[in-house]
Amino acid sequence: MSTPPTDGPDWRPVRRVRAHEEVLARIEEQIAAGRLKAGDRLPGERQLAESLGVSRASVREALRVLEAMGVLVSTTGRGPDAGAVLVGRPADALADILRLHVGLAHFSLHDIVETRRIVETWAARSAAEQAGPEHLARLRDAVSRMAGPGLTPDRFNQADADFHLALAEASGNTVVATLMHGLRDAVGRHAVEAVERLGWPESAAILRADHLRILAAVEGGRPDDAAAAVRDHLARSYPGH
Amino acid sequence: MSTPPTDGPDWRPVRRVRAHEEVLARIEEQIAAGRLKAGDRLPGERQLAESLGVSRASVREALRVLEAMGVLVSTTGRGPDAGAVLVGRPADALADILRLHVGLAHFSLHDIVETRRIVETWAARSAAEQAGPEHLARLRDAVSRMAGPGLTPDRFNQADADFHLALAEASGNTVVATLMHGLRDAVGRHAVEAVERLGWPESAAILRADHLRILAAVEGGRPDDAAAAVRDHLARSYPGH
DNA sequence: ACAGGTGAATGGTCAGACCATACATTGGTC
DNA sequence: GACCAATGTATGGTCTGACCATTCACCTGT
Repeated sequence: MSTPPTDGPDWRPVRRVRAHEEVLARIEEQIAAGRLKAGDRLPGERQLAESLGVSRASVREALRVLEAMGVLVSTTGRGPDAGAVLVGRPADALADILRLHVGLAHFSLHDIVETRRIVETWAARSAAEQAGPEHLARLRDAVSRMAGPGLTPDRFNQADADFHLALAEASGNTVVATLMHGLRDAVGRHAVEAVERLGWPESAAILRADHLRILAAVEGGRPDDAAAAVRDHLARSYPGH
Repeated sequence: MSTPPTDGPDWRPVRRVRAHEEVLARIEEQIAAGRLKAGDRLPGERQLAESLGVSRASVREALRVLEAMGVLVSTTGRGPDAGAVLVGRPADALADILRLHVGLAHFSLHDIVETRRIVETWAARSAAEQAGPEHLARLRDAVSRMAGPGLTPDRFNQADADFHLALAEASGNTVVATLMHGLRDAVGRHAVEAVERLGWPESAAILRADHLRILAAVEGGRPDDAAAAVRDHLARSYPGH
């Protein structure tokens, strides 16, 4: 942490630290030290500002950052549940980052889809090895909602999202599940395009068959088949990627 | 987008939209429409506030969020380069999210390491198939810096980070490279622990041999060997995970 | 042509006020 | 005593206006 010894003066430019960054650092300290955990409430904005010696505006900027990262949620009003409460909801934050950088052309759709293939084939493999009954039930439910009367492209897309999310969670790895969620959300609108490209409602039957194949492999405990089924499904959903 | 027809009144609770969220939405609109891209400057905070009909404080909260997501950087002063400029730097943002949620115990170290193994074995495989001369040079340079006089645990750790980042970038997938970067940063301090656990300076020789093996497989264009070498290396670096 | 001074535009910060929300408290009514 | 309405209060949400620090553009005098 200290400046290394040198021959002469070492005029490193003073790294300007803004007030809200200090606030962020203090809060992260508390989290890293275990003094703040999910479910805990932060002091009120006014009290926090006074305690840290900064203005309420600076505190609020820090809280907005934490909120954007899925670390806290703020609610108005009074009572034990009001105020800023720490949570663990990184999925939306991840999706936001991916989506924004796709928009800025820093991430290509190709790379997003490829990453999803890497992560999701592993998830399918892991799910086939260890999925529990409740995960299998969720997968079956999602597939069942991909057919029947009253099916619309929107409902189909929702069922598809639920299926892939359930598959990721069945892998038993929270980080993988969160990444999967974010990766799919970031290209969410393209999933609708895939359905339209294949034609409605024929596409529903085709894609549902894909999901049935994945489900069967997971239920049967066949990791290689599950991985292959996911790979084929993604290739069909995003041709050219 | 419109409310679906129902039998009676559908009193959906009004989703309160805060001012800074509106600002975020407007800016993302411009990005998604291609009217804003990396390198472009945003209007000044005061002008933006007036244009959108909100206060400067609300604009600033939105800008802090975008900054936390690696989408823009703000600089003071005057001139063409001053103000808020759009960039594409998602790596730090990703690392921040992962680190914070590890601290909140929502992500386990085990899952982080496992995810890194999934992504990095793929990266090694891909790098072995298509790494260019400049990527190979970076890998060789990083390995060379893992030996020699004046080597400290800190310098070794830096060379290790450079090696893994170069490997990820050699895979040709920007999303994978960014994820790798974030995953490694999130568990950065644990990398130092690994070196200390194995004992210094013996650990440097052991881990350098791992990197040499990865490098040789990549240079030789042997994807399976490269993947296996990475898997073994991570198993040695994070035993028990 | 050059050097220096000055102004202006930018973000960074703060103080104070007011509003909206939702619970806590109080007091009255049955 | 139990219930319910009115009031109080702590919370976040927003705005206004001011001032500072930094950096460059411009002007001015040599």
